[in-house]
Amino acid sequence: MSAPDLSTRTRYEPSEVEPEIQRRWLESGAFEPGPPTGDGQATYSIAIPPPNVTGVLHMGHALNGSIQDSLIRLNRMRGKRTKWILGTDHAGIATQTQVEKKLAREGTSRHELGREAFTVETQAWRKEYGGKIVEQFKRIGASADYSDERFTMDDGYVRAVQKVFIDLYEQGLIYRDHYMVNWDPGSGSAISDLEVEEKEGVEDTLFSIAYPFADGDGEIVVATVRPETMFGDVAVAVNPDDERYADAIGRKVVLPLSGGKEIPVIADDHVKVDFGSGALKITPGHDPNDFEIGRRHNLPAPSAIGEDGRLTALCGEFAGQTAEEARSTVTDALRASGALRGEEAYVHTVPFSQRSGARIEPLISLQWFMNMDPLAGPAIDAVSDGRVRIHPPVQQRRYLDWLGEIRPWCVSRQLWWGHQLPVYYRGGTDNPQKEEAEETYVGLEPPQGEGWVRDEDVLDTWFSSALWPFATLGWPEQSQDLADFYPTDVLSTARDILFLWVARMVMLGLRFADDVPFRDVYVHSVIQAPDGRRMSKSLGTGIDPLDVIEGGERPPVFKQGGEFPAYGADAVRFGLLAISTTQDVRFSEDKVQQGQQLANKLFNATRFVLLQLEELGLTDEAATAPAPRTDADRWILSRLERVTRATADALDGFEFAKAALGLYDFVYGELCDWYVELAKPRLRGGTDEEQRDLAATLLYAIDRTLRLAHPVIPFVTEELWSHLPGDRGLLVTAAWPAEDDSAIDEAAETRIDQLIDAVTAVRGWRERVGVKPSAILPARLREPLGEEREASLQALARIDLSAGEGTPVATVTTAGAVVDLLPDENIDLEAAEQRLAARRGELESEIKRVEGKLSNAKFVERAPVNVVQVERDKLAALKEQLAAL
RNA sequence: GGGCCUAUAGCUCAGUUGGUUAGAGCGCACGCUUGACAUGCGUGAGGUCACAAGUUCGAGUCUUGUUAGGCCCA
Repeated sequence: MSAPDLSTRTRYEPSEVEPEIQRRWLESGAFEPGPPTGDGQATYSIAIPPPNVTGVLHMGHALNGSIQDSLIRLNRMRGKRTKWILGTDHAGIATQTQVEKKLAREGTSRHELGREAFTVETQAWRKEYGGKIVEQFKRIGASADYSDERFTMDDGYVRAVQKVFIDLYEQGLIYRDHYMVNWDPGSGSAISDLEVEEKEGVEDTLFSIAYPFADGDGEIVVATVRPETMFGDVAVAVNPDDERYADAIGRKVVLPLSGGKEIPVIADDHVKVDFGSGALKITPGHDPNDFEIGRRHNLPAPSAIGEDGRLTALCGEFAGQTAEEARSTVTDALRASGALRGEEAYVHTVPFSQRSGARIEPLISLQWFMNMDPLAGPAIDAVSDGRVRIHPPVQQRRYLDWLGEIRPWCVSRQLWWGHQLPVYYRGGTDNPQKEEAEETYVGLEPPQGEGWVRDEDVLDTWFSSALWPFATLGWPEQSQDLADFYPTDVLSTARDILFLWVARMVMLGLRFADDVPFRDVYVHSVIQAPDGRRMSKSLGTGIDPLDVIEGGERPPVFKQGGEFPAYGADAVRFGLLAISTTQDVRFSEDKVQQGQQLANKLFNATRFVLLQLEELGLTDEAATAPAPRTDADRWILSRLERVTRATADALDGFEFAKAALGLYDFVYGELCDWYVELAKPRLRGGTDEEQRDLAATLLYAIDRTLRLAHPVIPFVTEELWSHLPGDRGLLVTAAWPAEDDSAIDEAAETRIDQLIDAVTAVRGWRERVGVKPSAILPARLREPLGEEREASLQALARIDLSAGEGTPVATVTTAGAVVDLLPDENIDLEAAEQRLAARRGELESEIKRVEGKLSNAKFVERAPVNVVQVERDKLAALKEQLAAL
């Protein structure tokens, strides 16, 4: 066992501890829900957003893993039967692209291998690399159920996907149609609207082309950035209010280079009068807007460019050229014929594929679609009536807005890696993939009879992901897991997949699993690079969480170079949760460092308490029950009770930064700076019994603090827990403290707060007046504070209250105490006098301000009584303090 | 083009329904071999809460406008 010896070590080294702790957790089975206890034990479940099987852990995963794990650990400690469903997504395009790259390096291609061999190759690739991200989740301490890992192409999962497809087809919600799709030439597949990214500021050339009237009288000039699509033109459109073209409407123009093809001039509101010449060529086969206009005017939608990216037979001599080649050959030909009237630089917005990065080619294509309208209503209701709560509220509005204007979803993809459609065709065409067949069969098993051909396409990966919360639990079987863990409690995810994934899970969960897939959706922040840019490998702004945990090289986005210290998983978890507040947050190494320091602080505080126990001979059987004897004891117990509630409330309310920073503030600002310091003098004096009781209370405070901090920083707390006396088992399955109203002691809180104020004020005075820190100053209290607080004040403010007589040289006043400092050689009288004058000034100006407020008749008249009373009390206190000086 | 978000200390950010002298971490300054911890301790400096107008007894907080930055949708 590599556990560090607490008596000699003074620093906490996460790298020495974390792997061993991880091993203990996994061996203990603590992450597994175990069988049902049958006594009505509550359950708690989260389905992880399945990471891409080709992926490696990035900051978003690390943040989301930390968020989910803190919730899972809290609820496990609450005694719930807890399951964090873990697994990966087959990631159709991404995985296929990776494997194709590998094949290309080997000098072959998927087409050379054929579909079957390619699938075998991809499965092998997945086996080799697919487990990586799961191991990385273990490294950050994610307490998921690793014994029951899922994959979106497991046998059972495939059945679930096919059943949903077939049922939706039979219900008429899934259908095949010719429609304009976003063709991604990079992946050779259609993609959905949501996978398209509009890029602003793309530089193109705007060409002006003259289309002569068929009757030979004049011409119309149209502007286009895509002259190569002109063979697919079916009309020229002008705005009906545009007087310049009033005469042209209804006439015909001749399409240049087309051998005299004539097309009509039509009027449509969509055309902008002030864009270009005000006349627009209409190409329904290659532009979404033109497609809509074409539909309105019952125009055909011929394809000038095919799915192979080359010009079709429609284009005469240009047929067979790629779109890019054709752009220059066509413009050359237009120039030669005199039809080209102008070229100008043009900056506009252009769609690109998020998958391959290629420029989208809008094409008319025969694809499978899902009609979302009947599914959207129930999904809107579920959120509107609160069955699903989306946090923060702004994300709820985005969800509702999007569902309110939903469009059909193109679900077929021209890939080989994924869920192949359970669709079969027969008759009527040689190429059922591209043309309607006579017969279509949709079903789990291939149809009987000869001549059936299966559709080659696969489903959009998000189609299978939408079933994640119930397909992972065994659906369509009515499994025990499904009964126990569906609906899941929380879904935590990034906002960019709110539509892509969350909305679709709600729709399909309601339709197929008879309930919402989760009660709460938490949409976490996006982590940006420290300079505010997005984290991206290509920009050099990406930060690998494992580098921060284990001490890798700092990427160039950090001003400071060199390597990260090995901060450890706890520090990274803390740092990520601590910044997880507003919408976009910058990665902060400072906050990670704060987490590291918190771990070290806990290590040393525990070490201190254990060393005290050892000195007192309480190593084997120290009481875990607290034995409060003093206000300080009752104060820390009261504070622990409040912090316990605050931490649980913050985590339950998805306020992770509040939870993390609240723990830090408590451990530093209360437990260590004050309680331990107040305890020290008592450990050196007092009776054996008093010392034992104090040690028990200290131990209790540590015990409880470790429990509270465990969901956020599990490794260091588990490690320290193992050093506490007695047989406590693992902290991961220890109980979260039950609420105890009797621990709240407001009187003790007030008395200790006053003591802290007095100590701080005396220290401040000493520093300002330049008294040596080591000097113990003679002093006197105007009013006694009681034995306990007087002893503490003497020790922590380094004063001696027994010194007796003399005229004070200075007075330190706070709300709860007035301390007269007596003459001493260590006090510089002049400095003391200056400080006194400065303090008088401060009090006087504050009194003036409050008096001004109170002399305002309207304030006294209209403000609530209690607010006025607060001001009056304040004024009285200030006057008292001034008088004491 | 439509919608949303953000602007608070040198930096990164908190600041619940309007009500103490606007906070924290880091950084900075000064000091401390304090019997757990220098990954520590103590003390301090530092803010016209982007700008302008308005509502109110009272505005960082509410309203409107302006400026700057960002995001989403078309």
